[in-house]
Amino acid sequence: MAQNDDRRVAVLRAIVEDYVATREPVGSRALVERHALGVSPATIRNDMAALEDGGYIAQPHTSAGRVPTDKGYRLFVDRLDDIKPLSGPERRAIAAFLEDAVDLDDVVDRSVRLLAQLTHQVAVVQYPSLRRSALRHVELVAVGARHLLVVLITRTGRVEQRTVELEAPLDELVVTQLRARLNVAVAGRVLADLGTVREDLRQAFPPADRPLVDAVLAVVEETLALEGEERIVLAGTANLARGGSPDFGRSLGPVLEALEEQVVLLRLLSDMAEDEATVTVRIGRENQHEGLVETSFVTTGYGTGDGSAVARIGSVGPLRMDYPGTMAAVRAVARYLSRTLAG
Amino acid sequence: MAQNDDRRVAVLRAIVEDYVATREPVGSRALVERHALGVSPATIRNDMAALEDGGYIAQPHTSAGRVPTDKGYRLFVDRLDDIKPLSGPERRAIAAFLEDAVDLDDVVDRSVRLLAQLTHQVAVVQYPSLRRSALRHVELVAVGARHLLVVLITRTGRVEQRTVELEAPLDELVVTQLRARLNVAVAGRVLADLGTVREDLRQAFPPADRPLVDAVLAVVEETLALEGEERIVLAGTANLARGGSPDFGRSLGPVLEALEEQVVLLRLLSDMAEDEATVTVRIGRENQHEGLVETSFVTTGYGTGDGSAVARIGSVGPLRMDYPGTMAAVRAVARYLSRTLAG
DNA sequence: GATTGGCACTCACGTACCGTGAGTGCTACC
DNA sequence: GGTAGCACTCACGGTACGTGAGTGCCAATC
Repeated sequence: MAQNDDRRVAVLRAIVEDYVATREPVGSRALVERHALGVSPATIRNDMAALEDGGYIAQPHTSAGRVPTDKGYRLFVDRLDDIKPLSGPERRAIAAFLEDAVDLDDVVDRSVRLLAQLTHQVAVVQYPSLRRSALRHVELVAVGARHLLVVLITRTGRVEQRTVELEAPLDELVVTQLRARLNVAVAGRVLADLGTVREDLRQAFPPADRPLVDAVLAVVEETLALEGEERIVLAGTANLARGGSPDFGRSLGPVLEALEEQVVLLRLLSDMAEDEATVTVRIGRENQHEGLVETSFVTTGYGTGDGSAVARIGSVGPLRMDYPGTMAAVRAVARYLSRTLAG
Repeated sequence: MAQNDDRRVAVLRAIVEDYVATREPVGSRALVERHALGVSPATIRNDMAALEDGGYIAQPHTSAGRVPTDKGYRLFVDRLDDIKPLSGPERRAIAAFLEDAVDLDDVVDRSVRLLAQLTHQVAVVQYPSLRRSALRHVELVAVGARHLLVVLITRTGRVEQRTVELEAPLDELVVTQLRARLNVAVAGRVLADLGTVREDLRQAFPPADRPLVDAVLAVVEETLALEGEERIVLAGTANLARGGSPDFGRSLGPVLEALEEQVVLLRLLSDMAEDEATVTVRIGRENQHEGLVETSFVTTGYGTGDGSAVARIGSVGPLRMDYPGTMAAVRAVARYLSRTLAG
């Protein structure tokens, strides 16, 4: 029975591979011809019947071959023992392409295009989360007498700015002091740590200046915490409709809609593993979203190399995607992205 | 004959309207039934034959009704005498929605979503061009001993940052001086004006410090001038595939590809009028791009209210789009966007 | 000269109707 | 458990045909 099971998994794998390659339901005969399974079509048919009973494959109609189900793809992915690395030239191309980036926007933009091109699917890159990034610098700029521009710059190179309206006119000296103290206190810290320095910072100023200090601190924390400040960029949506591919017949609309809703993507991304190394795969209904039941989502985290992810990167494609290849590409781009940000 | 021509234009208009509404070739009988043209189908048929000779309409096949050609849509658009304004509630909704934005990214994001929703098409918004925006502030931040972070902030709220690597170690005092002088010299100016202040600024520093001054000025000018720094955001691509609409049969791929190529969009946008008020329409082949021959592009400029556009905003849809409605929506969003940025 | 009613003609579209063949499930046999 | 044989199913592609919307043209009319 165990040997039997092994072969059945092999049959499932063969079915997935052929279906991914040909986009056509695969029959028992074609299977033995294209794979060295060592048994006859009739035997394969029995295995297929068993796989169908188990819900791993299905027939589009009675007299057709079999097609993997969500559950079948799931087993296929779970049984992949290792992700084969990309080839040397590919890796070098990735590294070279990312190295030329001039700033964070450019890094993210290049990464997402690169991943879209490598996978021939839709690529998704989440900007380094503000709340999880360490601050590099806080800049205060007086704009007129009663407005203060607060600019946050993170270690990952993200820049965010906000204007504070003040009740009292600005004293340039206090601003200078506050800027200096704030940077000493805040540099290298992430949002979660800010609470601990807050009181110290307040106490360092005379009571008269505290409203300003409070206002600035409030805006900093608010900006870092703001859910809406999570940003996501996409590339390769054209790949969904590529070459007249009928992967998504008329159902392309819902997919695009889902992808455009950053909220949806964010929820999906945040559902996945938090660490930097694991490549997570969500197949069909596992995405918990109506528009994405005919897609799979392959993601992994990236960061600055210290193990905890600062954001995520991923690829969305049809259920019948090249899982091993996509997983390898996603992992590779994430690694080089991490490296670029850390460097 | 002149009267004849008038009616023919009326017939063309009726054909465009019906075809836009029904997506089906329109015949002579349906035309007289749905529009008060005051003549019989046979007369209409004569007019249609004339319009077809003129290249304004065409028949998909012999026994079908007529469909407008690019040239037909062009005449239709050219004969629109005025753009009807949006309704009061619509305008208030736009204003209210844009007012809540917290920063430039948010303003742009809201504008593009809004326009996509109003037109049920793809919306395109170009970020305020760096080179055409006046600078509000330049910030210099020492990062380690030999790196200087240069942050540019424009009047329109755009923030751009770049790191300069220096040959000599930084002198904090020189940085402070440079920051102060730079801001005095540069505030309120656009790229084109920078050349005029450059020498003055250099001369104000002792020769020893000039390499630093030069490096900073170079990076500022380079950043402002960089073609690649033009940014464009899209929304509503899902609308292209909406409701199983067969507007773009299998040709949706090329359209998405074209829209993803920022270079293509930039060229298109820059081809159009420079002023802030005019609404420009590009129909089909007028877009000069293979992927967009089945689309029309309606754009206008926006700015900070002084008449010269700082960037453009537009909507892309099928040839059979609601031109008057789209033009009104584009113009309205552009106006409120300008107002928001100026305020 | 423009407009109209009449009329023959065209042709996409939908429906119905096979023939074909890939693929299956089942059963008997090794 | 694996295999060979066989009857059965059914999507798919091709052909044939009736239907009707729409046209172009012509002669009659205003």
